[in-house]
Amino acid sequence: MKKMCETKEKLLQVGFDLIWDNSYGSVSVDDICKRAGINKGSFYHFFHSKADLVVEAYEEHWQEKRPAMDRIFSPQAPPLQRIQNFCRMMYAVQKEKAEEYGHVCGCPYTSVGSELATLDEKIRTKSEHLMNAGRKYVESAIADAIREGSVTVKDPVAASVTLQSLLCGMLVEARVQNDLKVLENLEDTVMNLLGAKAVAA
Amino acid sequence: MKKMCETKEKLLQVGFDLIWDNSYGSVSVDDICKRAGINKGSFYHFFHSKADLVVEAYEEHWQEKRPAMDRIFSPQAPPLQRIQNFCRMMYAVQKEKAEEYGHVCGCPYTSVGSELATLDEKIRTKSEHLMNAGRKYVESAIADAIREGSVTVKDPVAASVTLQSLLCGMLVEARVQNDLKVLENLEDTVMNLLGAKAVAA
DNA sequence: GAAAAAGTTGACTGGTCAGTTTATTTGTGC
DNA sequence: GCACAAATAAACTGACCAGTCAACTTTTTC
Repeated sequence: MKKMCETKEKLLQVGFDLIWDNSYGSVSVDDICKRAGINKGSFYHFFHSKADLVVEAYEEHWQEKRPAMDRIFSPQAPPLQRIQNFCRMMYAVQKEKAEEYGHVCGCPYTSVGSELATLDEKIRTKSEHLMNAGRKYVESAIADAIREGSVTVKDPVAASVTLQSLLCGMLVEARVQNDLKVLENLEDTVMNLLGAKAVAA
Repeated sequence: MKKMCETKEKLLQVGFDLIWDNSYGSVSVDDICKRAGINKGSFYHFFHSKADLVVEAYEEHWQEKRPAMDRIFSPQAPPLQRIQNFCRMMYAVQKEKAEEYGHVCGCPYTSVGSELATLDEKIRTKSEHLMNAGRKYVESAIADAIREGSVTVKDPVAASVTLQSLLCGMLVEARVQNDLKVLENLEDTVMNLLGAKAVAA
């Protein structure tokens, strides 16, 4: 017998990846179980439903990502550099996934969030919260940038909301066009939006 | 017997609306036929597949929208006013749909494009083209705005691409948050992005 | 007005879907 | 080493899926 919860972990990870690469509707519970090498009975031992797996998988994915976010957005670094590094990380993640799966995958929360926004309230809410959780980092970096005067933008909340929408939109466009080029001048676009005065390379 | 092609029109319209409100994966051919009051055999008389219906429905939807776009983006109007009216139209459409369906629906091309980008190349390509077709209007208005000096932005192509991503992202966010408030200061956000100097109300 | 074309019908297929069930195996606490 | 709960297995259910088919009706064409 496998170590306890190893099965659950596997299901969460396989489910997340499969749905990110494809879509919620096109990935069946059987697909997930098959790829994970686990029986369907076990799936329903750990999760009440397919939707529940997704909610848990998203929470898990975010928790795993948080340390990297904390590092990038550490107040130790100059605020614009935090944002710059965040952009670079985003691009690197997309590039890696695109090479792994053969498509540009975009933002996992956004894709499934948009697909199920009108169909599953639990998933909609989860997407909404996770998207907002990411925005907080950006908001704080912008606030610091405003205080040090390295940015012409005035309101950190408004600016982070707009930035969030822009990033989200660029990721969707990259997925639909299946082209990483869309994301190539992510940094410049973002710095432009903020009215950034100068960034160290 | 109904007038020729009335059946096809109905299927296109019902299919478009149902999928816009829900998702491609969650709407079955049976659902579409049932709602349209048409037999499944007729569906497959007019369309090779469910995916083909979507491609045709999108093209049709776009063709129907073009006259309104041509009017809004008529070179008759000052360039920034064109963009302003475009923003207002977008908001009005979202509001109307939200009241009709009880959810914020977002951009139909984007939602399905993102859902099927990695699964159906015909739909992916169609979404990509329609999204770009809309961008052309904005690009031309920005170019005019630059020439008359009412905007600080320099490159009309780059600016319209960014604007497109921003709008697309805001629509996705509005859908995921199921809240029209996200779109309430659409105009200001857009004008800010362009560095607009002044707009007549 | 007949023949051909276009449109319509509803039953049908074979496969897949999310989720269930029952029995068995394994780890844990004592 | 035993009792009990957690985990696993695999067959199963009934609904639903996209798509097919052959018979039928209406419209168009000549």
